[in-house]
Amino acid sequence: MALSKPTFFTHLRTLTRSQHLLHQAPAPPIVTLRFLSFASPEEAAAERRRRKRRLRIEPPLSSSSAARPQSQPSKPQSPQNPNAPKLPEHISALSGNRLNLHNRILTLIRENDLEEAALFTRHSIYSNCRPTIFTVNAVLNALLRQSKYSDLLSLHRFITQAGVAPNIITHNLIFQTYLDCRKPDTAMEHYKQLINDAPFNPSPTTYRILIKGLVDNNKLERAMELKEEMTMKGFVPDPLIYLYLMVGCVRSSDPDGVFKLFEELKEKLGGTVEDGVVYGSLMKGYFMKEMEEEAMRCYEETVGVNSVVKMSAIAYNSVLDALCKNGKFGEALMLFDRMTKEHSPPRRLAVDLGSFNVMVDGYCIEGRFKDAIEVFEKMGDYRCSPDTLSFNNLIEQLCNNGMLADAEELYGTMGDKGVNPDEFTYGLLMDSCFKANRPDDAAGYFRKMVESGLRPNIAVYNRLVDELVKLGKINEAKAFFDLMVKKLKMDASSYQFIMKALSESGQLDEMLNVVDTLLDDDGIEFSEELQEFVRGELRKEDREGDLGKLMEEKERVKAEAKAKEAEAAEAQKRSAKAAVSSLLSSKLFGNKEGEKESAVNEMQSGQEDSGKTELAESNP
DNA sequence: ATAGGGTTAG
Repeated sequence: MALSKPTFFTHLRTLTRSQHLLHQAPAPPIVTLRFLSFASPEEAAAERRRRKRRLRIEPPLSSSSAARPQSQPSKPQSPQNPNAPKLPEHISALSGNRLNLHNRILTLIRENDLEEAALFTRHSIYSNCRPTIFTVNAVLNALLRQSKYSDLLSLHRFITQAGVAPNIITHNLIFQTYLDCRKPDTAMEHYKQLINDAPFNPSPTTYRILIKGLVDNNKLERAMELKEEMTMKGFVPDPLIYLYLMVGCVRSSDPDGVFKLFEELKEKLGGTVEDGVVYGSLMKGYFMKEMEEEAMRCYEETVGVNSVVKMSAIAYNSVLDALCKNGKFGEALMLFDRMTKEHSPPRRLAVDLGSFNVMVDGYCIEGRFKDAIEVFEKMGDYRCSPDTLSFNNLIEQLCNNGMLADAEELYGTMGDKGVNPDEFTYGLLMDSCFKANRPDDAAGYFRKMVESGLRPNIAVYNRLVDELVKLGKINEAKAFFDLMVKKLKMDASSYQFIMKALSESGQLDEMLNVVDTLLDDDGIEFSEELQEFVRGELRKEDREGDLGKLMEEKERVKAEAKAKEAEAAEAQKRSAKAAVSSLLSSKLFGNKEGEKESAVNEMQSGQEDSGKTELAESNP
């Protein structure tokens, strides 16, 4: 195994941990031999005979169905089309070596070494132990959970090219990915393909993912259509589907839509909706229509003594939110109290992180910020712990209400609680410090953000530099420009802003220094407009010609570098050629040509490997 | 031993 396809391995990495694991896998010697030149011509011939025999025992689909009488149209396979999508493997394929592989990859995922898990999966495609679609799905899912979208799509492309047939779970993961990336149209194109081409049906989860994703991407109309479509296909939309759509209606201020959906759900369920998740949205619908009495009656029916409605923490939270946001804070407090009393983990979970977030907001709406902090700190008593978002939420409230000191104190406790501040946290504190006339602390928060490996967006950077320049701190602004110019995609206006500041403080040489950086930046074009601006600034000191000089010089340096590069490439080619010719004798470490040769041999003796060569070359 | 169950803050 370790010796197979060495040229491919060099594309990857040198020995990795998974390869090490691979060595422990019992590998039948025959398969190992397949990838090597055979020890003797006899052995090679024997292997060819074995393959032919296998083909005879398991004739390809086309010949077997052609031999069968035509009176069996019930067979859904369409062997006449070689491009017809393959059926995914059955779960029974997950056995023996392939199950071992599966478990090893699951272990890597559990250890959170996703890079290794993905690499191992790709790697195995070329081994004697192909990963099953179940293993691939596990890796795709792990990548999705960590928002590693490009890695996910790249692995998916890879297994598709390698001919690993996807199953419905694979498709669902891809839908989820595109929807999470705010690409609902791409997701829907994939859905269309699934409906048209796949040899299996969507699952109820397919519709949950698509409808939720469409709603979250502001495509409520399309989501509604999909609900109808799933009904036509015989799927039963459940409370979850209706919840997603009702939330969508609330967001787009469509109370009538909420009512209509609720009635429809009620009818489908025979008159009562026992699942509590939908009631918060229903109440919000009433509040939106100024039907306060109706809203509160609904509230009573949901949580009153005679209620048959089952409330989870999340269902409660949505009701709690409806109360807080609509002037019913007293009721909210009572409900929250009841929730905490009902809470007895692990048996009954009536509050969670979200309950506290909602209450924090509720107190803040009432202007009771100290109480907001207090309830936030109570979380621990109920085995809940705040995350970055809930910290940010409270920090934002405090910052916006003149309580910067409390916000900073709260920020200070994040570390102890093992919660990491993110870009939003630092941006908030930076802005608030500027507002409080503490520019140095503001700049300090920005710097801290960059130092902790976070990537501020250009807007935060612009606010920082803007404030610093306003305060006459041009040099500091320039220092941040230098710090960020390589890390951010600076746009023309950000360049122009710092140039203008430098020029206006009489630092034309520093300005030209920025122009120099701009000329090296491939991400931006030095537009005619921008050039005219620079010339204008230079003209103030009769240095208009300096720009031309700088640009000419740049051209010259670039041309020189290009020539050098070409020379280096030529030299590398020569040395590569030399290396290749010295290796040609050894088939073991064949060059590209060598690899192609052996791949061609393989394809002549068996069909199952087709597509491999293309893959090996087109992948990193 | 493959997805998936919901709410609320940017």
